[in-house]
Amino acid sequence: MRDSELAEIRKLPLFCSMAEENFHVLTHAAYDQTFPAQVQLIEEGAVADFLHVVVEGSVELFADWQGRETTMAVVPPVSTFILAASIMDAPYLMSARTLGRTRIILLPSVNLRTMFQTDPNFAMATISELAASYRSVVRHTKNLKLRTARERLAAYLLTHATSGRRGASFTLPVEKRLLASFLGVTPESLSRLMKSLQDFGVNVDGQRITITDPSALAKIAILSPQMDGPDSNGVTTGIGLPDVNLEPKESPKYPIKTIKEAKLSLF
Amino acid sequence: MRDSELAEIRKLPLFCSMAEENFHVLTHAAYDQTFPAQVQLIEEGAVADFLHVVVEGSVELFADWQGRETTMAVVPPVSTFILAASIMDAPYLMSARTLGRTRIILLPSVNLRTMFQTDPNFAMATISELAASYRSVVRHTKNLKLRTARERLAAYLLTHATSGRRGASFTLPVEKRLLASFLGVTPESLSRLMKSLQDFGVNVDGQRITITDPSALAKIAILSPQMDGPDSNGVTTGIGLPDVNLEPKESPKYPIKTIKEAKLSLF
DNA sequence: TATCCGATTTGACACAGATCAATTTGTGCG
DNA sequence: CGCACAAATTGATCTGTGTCAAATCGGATA
Repeated sequence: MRDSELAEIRKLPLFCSMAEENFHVLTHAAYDQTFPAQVQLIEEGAVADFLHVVVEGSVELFADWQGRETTMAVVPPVSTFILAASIMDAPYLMSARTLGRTRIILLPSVNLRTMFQTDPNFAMATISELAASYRSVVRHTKNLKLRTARERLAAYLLTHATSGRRGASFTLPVEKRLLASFLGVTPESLSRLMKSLQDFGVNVDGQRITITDPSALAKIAILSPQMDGPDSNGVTTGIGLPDVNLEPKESPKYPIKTIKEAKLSLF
Repeated sequence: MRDSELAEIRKLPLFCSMAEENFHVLTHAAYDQTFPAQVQLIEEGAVADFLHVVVEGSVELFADWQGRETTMAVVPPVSTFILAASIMDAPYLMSARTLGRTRIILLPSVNLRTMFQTDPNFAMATISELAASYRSVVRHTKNLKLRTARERLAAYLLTHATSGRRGASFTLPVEKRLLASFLGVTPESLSRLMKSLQDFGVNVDGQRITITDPSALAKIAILSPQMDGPDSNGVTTGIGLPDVNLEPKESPKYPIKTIKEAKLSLF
């Protein structure tokens, strides 16, 4: 394993506060593997022998039942996934597959569990991570139960458009079919919903989304800190999709109201 | 606070492994309050100053947005709720109200957080509790995304009918409107769904449910350990409803196939 | 550059569940 | 014992979203 990667992992909230020596113990027993695209890393139901860390590429967490399948999250680098299963030495609740060429560090679960006893800081970091993950899923569940599909899409676009500091144009971090599945709709529906939001200040050009009128969108997707986050602390490991790529166009095609203005009225 | 209650709380997975002295520290600063029915204990968005423990009665956790409301869980005695928010000193993501006369113990969050540093066993118990809670919500989310309303109801009935040791008759642990909301449907829909399951070996008489043909029901709601649990460990604090009251009738009105037989083919 | 294959879009249609309104049932309380 | 009110049911109707099928679009490869 390269030092540069170790350094990246070390910076994660889960590991940054633990003793250097303990970090070495943990990573010494680790495996480093690179996979091509569309490789299934984890089969739901299998026992969680490893905590996974994505260092390059990204991983889709999904679940299936009776031939149906749904995307639960997309994990970007550098972050961990399936922490809860590793800790409990329990079967995975979700399957995982690579999206594109992906590099994964595997930390044996058994080392993890002994480390709680050894390093109080690590235990504390784990608690924070799990609490944040839990809250993230609760938010997602509220989203699914309280909002219609269109409202979920509007909320998604609005939160991500405003997650960066300025600029109303960004590219979706994942394919639309994944976004659709994450939001709990079919790709066909997502396509139609996108179109229906054009009347509310959303311009779609392939993967590129431009929010021309955030305040119009905010009327559909009234954001709430309890549903749309973020949590004060910066843990990102919960259920969700990677942050969008904020790339304000040099010369915007469409009239753009300031995001700042819209942001003020969001919550 | 009465000793008998303290003893009950002490038995909870979260507290049973910590040092006696530390448990005293934690509970010494605690408040003990009794509320009538339908009192809102927690307003979503408020800061989580206390960890709550239900010792008598029960509490509904719910969320609302734009005039819509949904039941997230019903917490039976004796168990804790909103652990994650307390730990993170973050705003509650869910509101809470009493169902019937309810007695609550309030443990100051700040004591909780210092206790992690002091008592490694308590830190470890917290980790387990959070991991289990996380997995519980993930299951619920899968349930919502992968199953239709009818399948969710069938799965619910089947899981709870078989959670006890034998007997296919039980009373619902909560009002039907709460069950409906938890399952993500309107009360009207739940009523119709119940009726539609009569053709599949479900008999409804008010709060009393009798499963006359588990195998027929199992064809609709194919259970999966990754969605319907339970987790190997016995933590129950996650998102869900209280266990049903299993009360086999003395002389069953309806022909009942053995549950044992059905159980074998469930997973 | 031409080709191929999956992602996306579009259209027609079906259906699960919601909504609204009206009873009926059940239940706690005076 | 019976009133009062909420829970539950039933019916009629509406609508959001899924399904199926058929184009397009777009990006990777030869």
